[in-house]
Amino acid sequence: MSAPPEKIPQPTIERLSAYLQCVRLMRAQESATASSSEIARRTGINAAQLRKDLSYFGEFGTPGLGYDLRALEAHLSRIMGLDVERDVLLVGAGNLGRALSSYTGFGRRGFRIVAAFDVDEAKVGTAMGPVRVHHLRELAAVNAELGAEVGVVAVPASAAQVAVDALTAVGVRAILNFAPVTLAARPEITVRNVDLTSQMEILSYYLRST
Amino acid sequence: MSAPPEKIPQPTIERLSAYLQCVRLMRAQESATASSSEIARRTGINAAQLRKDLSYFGEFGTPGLGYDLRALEAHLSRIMGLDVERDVLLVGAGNLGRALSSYTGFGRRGFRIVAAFDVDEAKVGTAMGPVRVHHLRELAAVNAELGAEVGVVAVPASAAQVAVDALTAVGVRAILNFAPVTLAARPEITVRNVDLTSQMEILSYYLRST
DNA sequence: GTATGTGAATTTCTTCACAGCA
DNA sequence: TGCTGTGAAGAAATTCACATAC
Repeated sequence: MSAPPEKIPQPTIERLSAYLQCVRLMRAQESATASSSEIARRTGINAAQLRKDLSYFGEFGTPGLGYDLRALEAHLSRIMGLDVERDVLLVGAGNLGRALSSYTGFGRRGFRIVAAFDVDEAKVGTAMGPVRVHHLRELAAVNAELGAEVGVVAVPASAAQVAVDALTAVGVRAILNFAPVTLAARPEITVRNVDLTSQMEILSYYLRST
Repeated sequence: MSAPPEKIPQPTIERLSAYLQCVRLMRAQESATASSSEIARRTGINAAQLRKDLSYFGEFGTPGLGYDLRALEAHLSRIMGLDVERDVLLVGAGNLGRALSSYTGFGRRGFRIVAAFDVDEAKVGTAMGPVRVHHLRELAAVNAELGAEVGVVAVPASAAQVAVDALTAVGVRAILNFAPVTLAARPEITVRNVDLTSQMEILSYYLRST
């Protein structure tokens, strides 16, 4: 019931997050219920796709009526593992790291940045959002206490692999990487890349021929 | 020769950027040549996939030898439209906007932030990275001069649709959106979403069952 | 021998279309 | 009637495997 019964397509997982966002918004707008086609319209995802995606995890709708948004939000949250608070280690105290540490969106979804690290002695000891910056060499000691399993890498490309190795060595199992490099990690580690340059290049492709 | 001859799978476009990144790195490490399997190893993408992706655009390799990295970089750059400098309009002068405006990665790939906008009067007139912050209502006037076609949206979710509408109204054709909402835009507008919360939620899914 | 480029096979994902339920 | 859940069909993407070229 908590582990998915069959194999879930990876694109499905990525869409679940979009559905959840939509459901939260509709709830905030005082809707109690919605059909798959209403959610489809708002997310830009096909209605049959939505129903199939949900069907991998259970039957959450009522034929003739649609989905109860409160229940659907709860189901999606549980499916995504968002019913647990997650502690997050942030590596990199540059501009991006600072922006991330004061980004309230994470906290609102149960991700709490509990410590920050950098190798630049000038940054060590300074405050960053709600946390203090440690030297990266203290990572093991700090996380021995915290036991965080999520890491964010916001360092230059040349330092990213070191950061990943350090994080995985202290038990981190999921990493959000902002550095523009392909990282090596053991297969049981989940790494997601948020590469701004790459995104811009993809936009550029679609502007071609002008 | 510049327009793709047949229909290119969207995943191919996204991978081209990864190949390009890898090629640049190998070139910086003094390699002159590489086989598809070497690039595959480094990017984590299957070698046959790489060859097929490239084959949509031409024949860039030499059987028995591999790819000349200098030539491959040039081809990939041209394919992605990176042989042209692109002016970028940034909407949102909060923490993230500030981090983006001082991010050097964009400039190095030919994306130049040429103006920034916000609706907060307290921010208007301040400096942000290399540019000054204008009020969003000046967008049309400013871009009449600049003619930028790329926009970055770094505003709260509630303001993002307004920002997108304003950008598209002044001729922007490609948008990088950091706000956690699904945006409506005409189909000829390319929108790419970089939703940090969503990325975290997806990581969370893979941490489930622990 | 080595490595490319590619048609064919395979796998994966999406969409259709409808039976069944409220 | 209206809408879900889903097997079947269809489309898309990936991988194989090999003829071809250096």
